[in-house]
Amino acid sequence: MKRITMKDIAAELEVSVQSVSQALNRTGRLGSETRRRILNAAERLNYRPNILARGLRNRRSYLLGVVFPFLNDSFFSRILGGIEDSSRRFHYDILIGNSFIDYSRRSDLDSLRKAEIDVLERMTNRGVDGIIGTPNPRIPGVYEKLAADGAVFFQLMKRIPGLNAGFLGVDNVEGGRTAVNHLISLGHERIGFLQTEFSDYEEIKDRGTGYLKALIARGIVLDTDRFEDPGDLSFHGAGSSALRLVKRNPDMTALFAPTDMAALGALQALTEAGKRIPEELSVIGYDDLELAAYQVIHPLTTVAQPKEELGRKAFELLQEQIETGETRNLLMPPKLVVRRTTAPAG
Amino acid sequence: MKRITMKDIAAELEVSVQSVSQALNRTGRLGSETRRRILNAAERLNYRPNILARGLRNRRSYLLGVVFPFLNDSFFSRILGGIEDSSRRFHYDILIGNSFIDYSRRSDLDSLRKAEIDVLERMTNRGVDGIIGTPNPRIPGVYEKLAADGAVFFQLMKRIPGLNAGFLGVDNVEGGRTAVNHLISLGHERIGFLQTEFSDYEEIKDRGTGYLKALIARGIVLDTDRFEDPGDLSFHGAGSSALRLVKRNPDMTALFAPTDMAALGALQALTEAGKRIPEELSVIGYDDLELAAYQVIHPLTTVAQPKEELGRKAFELLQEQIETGETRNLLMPPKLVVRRTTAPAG
DNA sequence: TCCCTTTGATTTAAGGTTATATCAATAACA
DNA sequence: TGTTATTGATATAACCTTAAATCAAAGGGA
Repeated sequence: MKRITMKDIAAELEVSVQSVSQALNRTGRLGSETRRRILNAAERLNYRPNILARGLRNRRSYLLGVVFPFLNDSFFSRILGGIEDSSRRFHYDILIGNSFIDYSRRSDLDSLRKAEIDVLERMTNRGVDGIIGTPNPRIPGVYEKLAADGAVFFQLMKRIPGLNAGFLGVDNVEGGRTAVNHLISLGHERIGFLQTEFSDYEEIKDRGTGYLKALIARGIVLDTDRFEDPGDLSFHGAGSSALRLVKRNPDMTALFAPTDMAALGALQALTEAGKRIPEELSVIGYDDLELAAYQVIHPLTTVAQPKEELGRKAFELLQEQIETGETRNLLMPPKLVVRRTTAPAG
Repeated sequence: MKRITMKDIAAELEVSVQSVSQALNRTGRLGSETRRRILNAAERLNYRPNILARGLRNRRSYLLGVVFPFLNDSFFSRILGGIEDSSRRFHYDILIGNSFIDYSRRSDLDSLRKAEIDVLERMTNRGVDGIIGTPNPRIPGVYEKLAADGAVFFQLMKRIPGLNAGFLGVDNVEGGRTAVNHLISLGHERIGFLQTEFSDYEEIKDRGTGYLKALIARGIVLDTDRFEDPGDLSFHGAGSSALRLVKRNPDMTALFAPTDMAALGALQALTEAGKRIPEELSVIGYDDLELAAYQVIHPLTTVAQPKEELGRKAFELLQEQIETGETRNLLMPPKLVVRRTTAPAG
């Protein structure tokens, strides 16, 4: 029950293999009668092209690599869904891999670098035309040599400074601004912010910048040092941070958590401590995970990142980069999603 | 900056390409000195094997296809993470695709069938050694011909009756029993169940069977028809169902929702209606999604499916099937996760 | 010395596809 | 009628790797 190849069709009809190829690809010049016979036979014998062989010959695989820090993460899996959605239309297939970026910064860089290089190598060895990935900025010098391996690289969400590769992300400064503007428009002025303790966590830093800018733009004078608490932003870490913050600032009426997970942690700790949300304290998150939408009691107001859209767009830009060699940088706008954890200031 | 091939190494050292192959693969018999020189040169020139070519020649691609109904789903993405985890160790790469199973049964079967066949064909055209997938039982005759295309198929979570392919799932009857036993052990007797309205939704039916069996085993006599409500099990659908159920059975003290999403919907509708959870009513879900764990007020008691574990095991079984041709069927046990939505019966 | 075995390497062929060159036959032109 | 295009098809070679066959030289035994 072996697979039918062009050779089989050629033998069946007593024509050359080349004629079969021409008929199937509509290249060259072949008599319409011959073409018809070949196409018929291909159909009848259930011929399927061998994409391996085609890729080998054409030096073009129509294969894409997608490398994310985690695969089992609802955020990245939504993006992946978007990439798959577009790539399918253009007959690209997707090879996946994960690079284990460790946000907690606990694991050693050498093994992370090795893992990351390994994924990329496996992909280039398969002849991918391009790779979409979220690189780890703490490990430079990994993606630079991808070009030498014949693959085009496109950075999604995170970027390596100076790397000659397109980039698509979300405007985090704008997102921070959006979140805080929403709070301000509800009458809040004393707004806390859950800062990251890690200096290289660019996204969070940017959201913090947006927070500051929004306050300044509305002429709100705040001792922001006092209203920012640097913590680890995990569910539990954020809970402790939030508690510290309200204790330190009893007059605080709103809190901006730069990730939904942090917002949920804060929510948990705060309600446990007796705070009524949103009556006594408004909370806004960032990401718009399912977790935010499907909170039973506290559907979370948050800033959404257009996940599927990011995936689709990333594919487009990568494809453009493959075809033309031109790299583009793009930021998509975040979007406010108002649910039930924010309310007018009392 | 073209990629280095064996030919380049051979030319560099003035040996035959075959010798290079032998040195790299440790096959044949090659002088240790020659081997050393070749290995050195390969290292120095940064040689990387072309897996396309190797696959073409060996008729073994070390490529796996993974086909899920959705990619952007936290449940399946966790399983995918598990598959990736094992497959990496054995030097398999993963091609992904989604088959768009529509649980709401609204879309027409013909286009679903076409989509499903299309994914599988793209994968077999790439020469995958095997495919792990969650087939759509409503579309028979799709996976049967995979074997003819040279790929081994392994069914995960859902199975097509009579298909000669291995299967790995979770014991849903046991899971239903586990959930209900937990409630019974807390003293509950009048326990409701959110039944599915779709007759072919096997998993849910099985969980319902477990529910029944657990009741019977403990000698609890219940007019189960009255305590089951067939609905659509979406967040909102489940909410309505739950409301109907408590209205119909005012003495009901516990509710088993066969998915976390349904449990959350029920929770939402019930608390909105003024029910205190778990004091007045215990609720237990199924799946152990992140959504269950990270509920701020109501971390959900639920029955966990070992997602990463399922992925890892599925890979193992598929690999076994590829190597030996033997198919195996396995059910993994579910696990109770007690959180805060269940409490002793008042 | 002659034959046989072992060792170390090379040659051939194949996997499936396609770009390029080539060839034969027919049609077009003067 | 002889020359040149045009049309329809085939032959060749290449993409990169590897299994199997082959070959040459050296070593071993009589």
